[in-house]
Parts: sequence; structure tokens; C-alpha cells
Amino acid sequence: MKENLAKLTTNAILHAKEAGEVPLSCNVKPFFERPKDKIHGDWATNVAMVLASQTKQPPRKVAESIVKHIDDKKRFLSKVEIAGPGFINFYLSDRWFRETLKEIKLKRDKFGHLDMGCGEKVQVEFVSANPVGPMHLGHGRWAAVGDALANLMTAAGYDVTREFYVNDYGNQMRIFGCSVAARYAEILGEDVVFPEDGYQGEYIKEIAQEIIDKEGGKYLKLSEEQRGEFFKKIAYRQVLDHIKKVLLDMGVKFDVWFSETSLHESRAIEEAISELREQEYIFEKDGALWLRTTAFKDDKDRVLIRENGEPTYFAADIAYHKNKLNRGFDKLINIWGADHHGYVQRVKAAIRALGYPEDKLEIIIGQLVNLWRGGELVRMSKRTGEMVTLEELLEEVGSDAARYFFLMRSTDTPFDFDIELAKSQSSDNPVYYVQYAHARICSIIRFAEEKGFFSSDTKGVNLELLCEESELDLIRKLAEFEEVVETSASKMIPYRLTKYAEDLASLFHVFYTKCRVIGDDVELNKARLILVDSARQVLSNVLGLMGVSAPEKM
RNA sequence: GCGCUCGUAGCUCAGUGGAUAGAGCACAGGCCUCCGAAGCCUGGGGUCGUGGGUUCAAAUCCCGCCGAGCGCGCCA
Repeated sequence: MKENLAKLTTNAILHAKEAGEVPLSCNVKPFFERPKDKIHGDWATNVAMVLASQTKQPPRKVAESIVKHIDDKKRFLSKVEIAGPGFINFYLSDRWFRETLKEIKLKRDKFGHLDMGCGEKVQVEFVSANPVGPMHLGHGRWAAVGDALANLMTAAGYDVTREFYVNDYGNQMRIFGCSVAARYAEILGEDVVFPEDGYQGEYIKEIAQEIIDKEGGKYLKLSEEQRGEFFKKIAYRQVLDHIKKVLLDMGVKFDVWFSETSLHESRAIEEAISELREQEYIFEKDGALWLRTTAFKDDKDRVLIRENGEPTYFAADIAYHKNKLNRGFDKLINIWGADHHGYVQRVKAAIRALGYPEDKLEIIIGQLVNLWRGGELVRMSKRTGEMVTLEELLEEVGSDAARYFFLMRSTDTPFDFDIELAKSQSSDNPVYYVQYAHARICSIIRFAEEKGFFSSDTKGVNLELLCEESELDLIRKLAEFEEVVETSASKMIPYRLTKYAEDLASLFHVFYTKCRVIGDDVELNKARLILVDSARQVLSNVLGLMGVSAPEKM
């Protein structure tokens, strides 16, 4: 629609120039926006105000010249007005809006899908929790945001891959193995000193206990070093399986689980470094090998190979990103917690040092999550292992509420998760509000089916009968859905979906209060059933993008 | 100290160059003989942290200051 209006306006400006009302030298690309208030029409443009400075004429006069030359051959406008300081407001005809109902019927769960991505390959890497312990609430947020973003990009026409990077290498893993080994020996009555920097959480003991339950105390015979190495392997397996299970409980499925260790084993790191050597951004200092990331806006240069010959995490990450790019992705999207934002410049620098444009990689930084219960902040500490895990949260509030809540806010703000609110089955709780609208419509449709009224076919239905304000408001909102998908996908802000879902649910409820769907007028019943079923379809589609269920009863 | 993110109604947040700055919650009052009241309607409530600048137009862009969160390893 925006394109249609732009074409109309551009032509009008052209004709105004020919008529000598606007100087030929003027040049402008019309920009359209949706006015906040519907009394200002469905679309508005500011071209007249932009042109005013070029033409040295008052903006309203320029607007008049343009409006005069608008030639709406296809007649999708009902009215064009000049308002305020020089806005041109466009009012679309009701007839045009009613066409969307037919479109929704036709496209069904594909309504809202676009081809803006043109099949480009996009990878979304998210969660990537270290497999050394349970996932925290922040991981839940990245999971909800990443999965919804992946759904959105798919709907927008991209070819999307969901990927989880498994940090199964390095010091952290070693400490993890030692921690489990120590607890294992401790439970079996050995006198052990728990590693000073070891993982304190209760779950370490649980893992150790599980191993004892299954295989007894036979590993006590191993040396301490062997034990740590051995326990690292089996305990890591357990944790990773657990992570997969919890994510699956949330409905999040990854296409690729990429192991950091595989980069070390395949010599991918050496290859990446030797490629960087050719670019002259590599230098040696203090016995270590460095990458000059300061050449690309980083604070300081970074070590790739330590003095002891071991590659750093950063070196592995460079190899990982090089691997991603070699796999042919047109765009990489990483979702990271705010505690990693200091790492952004470094990785972007590496992308450029490898010879790729910086915008190949988009990094979304998500702020962390605080848990509130009954008006009180739940304190958590990683060090002592005292925390509420994602698994516990899912058990308590359910996947739908958790996902919806995690999506509700912009990732730029820290999120206060109110666990009582998420659990409450009342209108305070937005997820119920939206789901209720869907269930309510399903109930109406069941009722209509019993009466023999319902037909999903628009043929023979007179949609012109839909002319109440609340009906037209609802239709307008339905027609907005594709645009919501477009902006949320292009700006990569899935939280927009929650607001749209709430607006749509609200407009349905208003309609429902004002208009009776199943009444005495059979023709009107049919038309309203089409409207209501379209609303159900779009609610279902938007909830689907968010990964939240659309219940028929609740 | 430096960097990133943020500061909008009592609370939680939308609004990222346009018109009178919005929503939910909370608070006060109203609406079910009829398709789901988990709903709807009405009302009060604001120095957009602060001081400058750019612009026809600034909550939005730029600079300073104040305040909050996070980061600043040859950890991952």
C-alpha cells in the first residue's frame, strides 16, 4: 500500500511541476507514516513540508498543488486531506480494507508472510549457554527472543538456520570436571579439598550422585587428574542433554549444535590465523600472538595465541565466525547477554580483518533478567550457585507465559520478570488476554457451527454489511499485520509482536461487546463470522510467530 | 577513568525527526434475561533526568552534566 501511495504522490508532484506550480529542480522521495490518531487518516506524508524549504512556498500551499494532481485511478482512496502544518492525509476506502478479509481466507497461516528476504540465508545464533550448569533466566530471554526472531525472519522470506554454539573447551570445562570429581569423592566418603575456583551449585552434587547411582564408586581408582578429565566428559554430556531438554520444553529447536572443541580438533583455528597473517594485522609481543583490533575501533589489541601456545577463546571465535561465513550465510545474527557487550567490537574487528564487511554480522545485546516474586526481588548469585533456573521458571509459569513475558520488552532494557503476574489467570496478565480473545472466537465459531451458520467461504457473503466503526477498526488492524511483520523483521525487534497482538485482541473484544455475531439477520451473521474467523486466524499467526500457543478453549 | 545500554504517568513500559506524548497495572465509578465478564465503558494523572545546540518541526539527532545497569583478562 505504501508503494501505491508513493507512486500516486510522485506522479502528482511530477504533474505539479509540469503545471509550473512546483519548481522543476525540486527533488524528494515521499515518506509515508501511519498517523498515531486515526482521525488523521490511514497514511500521511510530509513531502509538502520537505518541499516547502526548496520551493520557498508555504507548506500548505505546496500540499494543495500536490493534492490537486493526485489521480487515484484505482480508487482505493476515500479522501485526501491537508492538515496541520502541511501533512497530506490519505484515507483508504472501506472497500479496499474489506479485501483483506478475502486475502486472509486465501492465505490462512501464511497471511503475514512476505518475500522481502528473497530467500537470503540468515543464521541466528542464540542461547549458547556454557554446558557447565543449568540455564538461568537470561538464557530463557535469549531463547524466546532468538526463536521468535527466527520465526519472523522465516515469515519475512529468509532462509533461517538456528544455531547453538557449545563452549565445550577450555579452562571452564576443566574446572567443571574437577568440581564434579571432587563431589563424587566427597559423597563416597573421601577426604577431599574442593577446588577453590570450583562450581559451588547443588547441581554439581546431583550430577555426582547420579553417576554413583548408575556406576558406583569404581572411578575412585583413577588418579585425580584422570578423574577430572573423565568426569568432564560424562558430566558435560548430562548437562548438554539437560539444556536441550529444557529448550525443547520451551518449544525451541536448534538446527545446528556447533562444538567449540571441533574447531580445535579440525585445525580451523590455525587456518583462520594463517589467513589473518596475510592481512598484516597480526603481531608478536611478550611471547604471545596478537591481533591488532585497534585498527577497527576496539579499545585494545587482543591476544590470539597465549604465551604457553594455547589459542584464546577469541581465536576460536574468529575461526567459528569464519566457518559461519564459509557456510554461505548472507547475514549472521548473534544474540548475546549484556555481560558480553564488551566483546562486540573485537569480533566485528575480526570480521573486517578477515575481509568481510562489518554489517555481515549483527549483534543483538540483550539486557539481563531480574526475578520478582510478590513485590520482592529474588537475589541470585552465580558464585554461590544460588539461583532460580530457567527449568524451575518453566515449571512454575509454563512455556506460554514465560515466552510471552520474555518477548514483551525491548532487549535494550533489563527485564523484571514478575512471577506472580505471569502465573495469574486474570486480565492483568497479557498472555491470557490475547489467548482469551482467540479462545473466545473459537467458542463463537463452535456456537455458529451448532446453529449451522458457519462457513469459511467468503463466496456469497456480503462483506459490505460490515460498516460499524468497531468492525472497520478491527479490519484495519488485521490489514496492518503484514506491515508489522515487515518492520519487526527488518528492525529485528520481535517484541513489537506482543503489542500488535494486544491491540488486535483489544479491538476484537471491543467489537464483541458492541456487535452481536450470531443474531437474527442471517446475512449479517455470515459477514461477521468471516470477520471473526479472520481475526482468529491472525491472532493464531501472530502467536505462532511468538512461539505461544493459541488455545481453542481455556 | 574509558566504553556500551538506559533515564517518559504512582508502578512496568511503548513511542527512535512530525500533528493534542500513548498502553497496561494501580486508584474511583458504571455495564451480564442474549454468542466465553479471563471482557467492555467512563474519569483523574506528565517540566519526556538536566543544560545547551541542529531543524520549518526534537522524547527522538549532536555536545556537556547528573543518575542507574553492564563491561573493561594471555577466563570462557
